[in-house]
Amino acid sequence: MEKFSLLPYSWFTRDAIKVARDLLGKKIVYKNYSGIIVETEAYTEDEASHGHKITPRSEIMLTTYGHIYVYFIYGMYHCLNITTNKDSCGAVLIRAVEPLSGIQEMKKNRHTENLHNLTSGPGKLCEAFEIGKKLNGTKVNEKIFLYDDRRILSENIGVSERIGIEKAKHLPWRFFIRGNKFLSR
DNA sequence: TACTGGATTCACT
DNA sequence: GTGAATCCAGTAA
Repeated sequence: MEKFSLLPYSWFTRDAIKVARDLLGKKIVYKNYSGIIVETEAYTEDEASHGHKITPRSEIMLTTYGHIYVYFIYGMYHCLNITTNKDSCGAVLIRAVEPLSGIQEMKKNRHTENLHNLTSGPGKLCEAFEIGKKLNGTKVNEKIFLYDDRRILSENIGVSERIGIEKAKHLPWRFFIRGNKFLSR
């Protein structure tokens, strides 16, 4: 029987692009909600990133790694990021997860019964998981937990060869699990 | 203090 | 495919 192990804090010292890719298939837990990460995006200090210009909001990208960075956007949605890069600026946006537990509660939060519409987008998963700005600045595995859960990866998603990589329109790198039904868009 | 636009989602055509 | 919803952070004055 394989054990669940938390991703150590030091796991996030690496570059955002590596962390974003490696986060695919990992398990995210908050309160009674959990899911498998199926889509991420890596931001560093390029033009498309908040890290391009360091401000009080984005400073966390430069000064920390392994911390939760939540910001509010378009007047209605939150986006969940995890800071990376020990000696530079970086963060990974969690864009979509496959729900594992707390699904009934997620349906209430999202006002839908459609399983595929619960967490298939950055704003959606924050609404489903009740993730808001109060989590901003907390450390990984303090309130939001990340597990290297190979058991679930093999049972629910498939082998790592199914991981797809795509260069987005602009600079950030997007990573997703090819063929997964819970991707955004 | 005022203005601008966004790492999105949803409804509608 | 297009546009509305909606508010906060960032910028300029």
